[in-house]
Amino acid sequence: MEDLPLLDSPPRERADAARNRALVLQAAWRLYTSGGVEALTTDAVAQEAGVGKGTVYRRFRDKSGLVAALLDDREKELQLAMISGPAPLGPDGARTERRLAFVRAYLDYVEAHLDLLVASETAAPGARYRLGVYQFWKTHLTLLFADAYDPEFRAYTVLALLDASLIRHLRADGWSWERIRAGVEQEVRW
Amino acid sequence: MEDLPLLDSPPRERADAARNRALVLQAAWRLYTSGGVEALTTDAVAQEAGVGKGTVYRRFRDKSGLVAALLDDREKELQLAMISGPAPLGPDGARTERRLAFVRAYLDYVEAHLDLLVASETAAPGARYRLGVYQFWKTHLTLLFADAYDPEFRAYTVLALLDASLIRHLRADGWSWERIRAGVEQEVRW
DNA sequence: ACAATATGCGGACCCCAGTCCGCTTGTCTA
DNA sequence: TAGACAAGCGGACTGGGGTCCGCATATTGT
Repeated sequence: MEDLPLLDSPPRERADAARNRALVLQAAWRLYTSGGVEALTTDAVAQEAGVGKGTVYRRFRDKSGLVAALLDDREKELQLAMISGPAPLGPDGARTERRLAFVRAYLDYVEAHLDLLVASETAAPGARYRLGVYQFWKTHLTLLFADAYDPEFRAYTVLALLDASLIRHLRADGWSWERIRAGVEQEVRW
Repeated sequence: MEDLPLLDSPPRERADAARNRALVLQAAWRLYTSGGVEALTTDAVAQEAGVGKGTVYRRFRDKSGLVAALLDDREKELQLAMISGPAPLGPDGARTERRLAFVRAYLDYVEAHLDLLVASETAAPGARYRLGVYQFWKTHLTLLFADAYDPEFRAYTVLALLDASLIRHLRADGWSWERIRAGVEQEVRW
């Protein structure tokens, strides 16, 4: 008989590994705040952190993973608010209200971190869909569209509108945040 | 007084330039049919065409331009059908019908050329929106949504759903073309 | 025919993401 | 405390997109 743990938690990270993860994140953040996304090359991050490039990749898999990690804290707040926060975002609200609250909150988040989001979504082709957080939003939107014809497809529709590249394009094209917001809300209403 | 032509047509392409454009396109097509998108590196294309790499870039601006040029003929057919073809796609149809006909036709097109479309849309960040053809579809969809609250935004919504990367992700996730089709049609109905 | 000039050409070069692999070091067990 | 071994480490290396610039040639006016 095999010896399968029912839930095998991933083996704890070694101490040096954890230290390096922190070093890399701090270095990346420093580079980003001083030079913008332009400055966020993997070589530069590794050098600034004083570690080898391989270490960066071992800890964060690829560049989108690294950038996503930079955004993680902020994103966690939003996720938490949705799972267990107060209405209208949290689980006590009505579905339509929760959908509206979600897109508003998410657009605020996009507004605050547009360039990092673009970087994390376009680092590799299809990177966006691989991000764990994408699954999270998809699942929750699917639930909030439970009444629709194909709830999962509706979830994808909304996420497609919240794509950072698209929004950056609209912004560059002169669209106001208000107009974008109104459009997305429309999609989610009813 | 300046000597301004009212509409300055772009100066005609030099003979050698035109020849090279054709050589490059043929070479690219050959590589693609024999080795798939994998084989479409700009170095390989240049070598196969017997021209320098600079020439490829001069003629097609960047890789997404080159790939878009490969798709151009097929895309032109669709465009033509929309501008001057018979109903339901052509200008004589009712708007809702035309929208439905458009998304059906476009999805057929995507189905036939998914990998090339992904390549052309993801070659550079934001490449998709820069493609001339994107403007074309956006303009026409905007007209077909003339009754909506923000027609242009609706156009963007539909195009976001027709994004090749998204569709490839759905396909890889096990979605049938039927299901995708139904979802997009729903978005366009009414 | 012949300059004069703009357009085009080639390919060496740069940058950056991501891989590979021989060496090091933390951790676990006895 | 020591030995065994997985995990981690660094940085040279690869592959591909895109740029640059000195040289070549098609085109146009005389």
